[in-house]
Amino acid sequence: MTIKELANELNMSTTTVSRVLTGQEKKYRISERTAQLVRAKVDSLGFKPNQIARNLRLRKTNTIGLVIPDISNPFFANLARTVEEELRNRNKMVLLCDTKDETSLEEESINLLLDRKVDGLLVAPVGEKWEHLPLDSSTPVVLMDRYFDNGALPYVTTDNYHGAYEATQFLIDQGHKDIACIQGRINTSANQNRLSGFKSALSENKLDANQAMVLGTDYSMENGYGSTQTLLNQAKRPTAIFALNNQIAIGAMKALSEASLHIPDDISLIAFDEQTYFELLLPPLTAVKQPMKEIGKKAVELLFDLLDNKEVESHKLKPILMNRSSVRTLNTTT
Amino acid sequence: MTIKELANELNMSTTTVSRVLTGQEKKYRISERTAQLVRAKVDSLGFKPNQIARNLRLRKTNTIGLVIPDISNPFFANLARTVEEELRNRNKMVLLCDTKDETSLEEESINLLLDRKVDGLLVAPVGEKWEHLPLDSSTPVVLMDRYFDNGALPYVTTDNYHGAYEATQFLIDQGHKDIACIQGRINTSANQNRLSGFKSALSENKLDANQAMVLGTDYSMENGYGSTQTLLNQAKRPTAIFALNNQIAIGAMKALSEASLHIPDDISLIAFDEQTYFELLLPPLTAVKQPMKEIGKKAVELLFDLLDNKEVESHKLKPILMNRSSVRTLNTTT
DNA sequence: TATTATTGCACAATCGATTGTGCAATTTAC
DNA sequence: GTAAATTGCACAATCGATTGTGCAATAATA
Repeated sequence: MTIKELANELNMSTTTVSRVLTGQEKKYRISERTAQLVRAKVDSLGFKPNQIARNLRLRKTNTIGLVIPDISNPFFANLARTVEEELRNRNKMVLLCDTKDETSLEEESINLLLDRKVDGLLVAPVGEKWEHLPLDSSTPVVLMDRYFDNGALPYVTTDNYHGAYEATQFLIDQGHKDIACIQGRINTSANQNRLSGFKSALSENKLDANQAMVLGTDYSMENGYGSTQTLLNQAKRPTAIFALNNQIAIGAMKALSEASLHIPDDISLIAFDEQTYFELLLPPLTAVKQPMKEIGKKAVELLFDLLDNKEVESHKLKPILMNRSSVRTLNTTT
Repeated sequence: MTIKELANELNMSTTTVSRVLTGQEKKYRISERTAQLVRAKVDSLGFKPNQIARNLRLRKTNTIGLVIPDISNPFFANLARTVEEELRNRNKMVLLCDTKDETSLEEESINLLLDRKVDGLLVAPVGEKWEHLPLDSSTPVVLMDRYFDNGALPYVTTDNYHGAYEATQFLIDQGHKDIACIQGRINTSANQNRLSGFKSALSENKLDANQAMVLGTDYSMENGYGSTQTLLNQAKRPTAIFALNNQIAIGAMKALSEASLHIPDDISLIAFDEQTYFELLLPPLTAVKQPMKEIGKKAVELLFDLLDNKEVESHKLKPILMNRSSVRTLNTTT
């Protein structure tokens, strides 16, 4: 059923039908009687205009591309959920791309989305390259979680520096001096900021940040697992481990558990990026909670501002340290 | 840049350009020299055909609608990941809809997706209604996780009956007789099948299935939490709880933990729908593991069979019981 | 050389909507 | 009663691709 067939049934022109359907009957002086006839027919026949045709004509798809490194990571799954909900409320749909944290897949995804003429992009980038992103504002982009320091693209992220700083300061306050850090993907803004928060806290407490044990390569459970094993094999074991995301933390726990080490008695653990079930772990895990919902909401808000040609500012949202039972207080008999 | 402009630059017709671009130069006898000229120009100008226009003309969008009750539930997040990957490999993109387990939102989502002329639908339905799904095979549909018994729509799901049966039998083998079951959304196939597996196992062991404690209303952590509290307030407490999904299990753990009850010493817990971190919980949780990847892969496979007008069969894939430490062996001094 | 077959490409319709403009018919003004 | 204003709607172009068909120019055949 097309608008043309509908118009034929009504003995009217497609113009008239279209104008009623798009609510422009007033503007184009369609009589109320005619409008009612159209609406009645539309209802009785259950007519729905072809969105593809509209998209072509209107040069607008009401579709937003959502690009995410790993939808199975609960942080991004929650982000996706908020974003989907916010966009739905604004009559947009979501084309989802999972990049597996691979720059090449991200590049491919962005290109596919642009070919499909999405109205805008919400990207949690891998973080290594930005040249493939539309910088000319032909298609608005808002970055989430990770960003680029070139100032070209607006972003919404957790204040990773302060989150990591606070977590580290907390460890130090509990008497820890030998703190290892298992990082995620190096060269991503989130990781760098967390790392630099970690190091700043050390330095400001007269601990040598350059000597600090930092290892790890990506945001995976495997990395947390392997890096922890490496740490345990070292001559001098740290008294605490700071895991820079939820999956690393889980991997670390697994390695510690397999080595029959108890948290926090034998070693303390603190995580960036908290999850609901953390409080149910053995032991309940102390973690830095990111404001996931707020990130999603704000990112959508910024994207719509861009679509309205407004100026936007990037945001770093404050995280909260959820203090539970995975950090031991050491006797500071120094 | 449109195909027309490109054709003008080349002093050719759009026809010729289009035929080269779609690889039909042989079929329509475009000379190799011309084809090369076109390809060179396409490369130098970075021309990309407008997908919307193609979609309209070809009556095909290369887009699949993915409808899911809750993307923040790791079960569905993993499913979504597999589906996205499989579809990407087949040159399809994913329009994602999260229905929050609400039939009305599901209905709305399906309609929106159909309006957008998706080539097919992969739906993990809420499970209460199916009238809003395209049953006439105008748009192929494959259901995941939950299904309808009307035989109209193919599905891929875990063999929920047997999974629940095995889990229950395991509890009984460990000496449990008073087993409570916290269910998810009533009237969904997954829930009903799990419940009936539970009851069958009871009956076949001469335990009264009708007397069995069954409570709960949806697949949420809150339900697990609340239902467990209800159970604990009863005169006769069960010796074991069977939680019918991962979130219910987590909620149950939380309630037990708050009541200072130890698993499995004070009460045993077993879950349907295992997650990676379950082995790290206090205690490591015994659970029925669903073959998530296989479900996603098979569902995509079936959808493509349908798109190729092939006959398809529904599948119930076997789950595995992951035996860990949350079930106590009781002294069966009967 | 005349005739037929093949090669190489372009015309114009089509997919299904939206919209600037034009033109009767009706109403209002004088 | 006539001119001007308003009302009500339709024509045809457009968005950017794809494709059945037709028609020269060239090559092959007799």
